[in-house]
Amino acid sequence: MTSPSLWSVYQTLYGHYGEQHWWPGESALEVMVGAVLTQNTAWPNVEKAILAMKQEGLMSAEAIVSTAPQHLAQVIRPSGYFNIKARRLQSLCQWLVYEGGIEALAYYDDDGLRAALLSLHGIGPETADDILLYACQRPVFVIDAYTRRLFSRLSLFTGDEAYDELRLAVEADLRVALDKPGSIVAVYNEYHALIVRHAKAACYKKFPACRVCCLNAVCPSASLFGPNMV
DNA sequence: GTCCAGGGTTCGT
DNA sequence: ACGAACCATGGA
Repeated sequence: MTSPSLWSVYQTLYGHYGEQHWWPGESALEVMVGAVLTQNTAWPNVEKAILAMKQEGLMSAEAIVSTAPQHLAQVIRPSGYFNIKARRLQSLCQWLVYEGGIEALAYYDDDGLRAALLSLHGIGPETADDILLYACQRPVFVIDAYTRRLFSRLSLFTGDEAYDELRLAVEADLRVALDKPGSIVAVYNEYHALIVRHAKAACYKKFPACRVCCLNAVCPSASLFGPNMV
């Protein structure tokens, strides 16, 4: 069985699901806040917390830093893990204020900004890359459990590569397929969103053996990646 | 009632 | 370097 290319997988997903319009949010700060709040949390719960923050006047770095941790924790309660996430939000916002606001992040190059984000409390690789790609429009491919599962099922990777090893390999592969530099961020944006979208559509809950790419013939998206995948 | 979601940190081995 | 416990809500 031959594996599809990363680019053809993207085209298949895009053709099937269309534009995903990620990341929902009215501002770069809201995207960053959402990236922290969505850690191991269903998105609808995050939306409730974000709405509550707006209603409490807490959707600015200065306000988030200034408010009492206990208050912030109560406001973001629906997103779960509210105590640790309150601390993570304040850590992130304290850094943003120190840097001189989100606009000042433009002075970092991609690797420098990534390193800075990773040094913050509660910002790991996935959260950092969500912020880099969706809040800062940096060309970084987001790797998550769905991505590993899908690429592993398609025999593109083993799935147990180290985070950066997999990310850099994916980026290098797509760089060849994408001749127009300006489209890289747009494709990375759409690709990750499509993988999450596909994971929701997949029947892996109903059929445990069928995780993301649906090898089970009963799965509605069984033939999405061609007859060889059924 | 059980499972898990758009993870990360810390503390064991 | 890798695994497990921990954090905690809401929807299926």
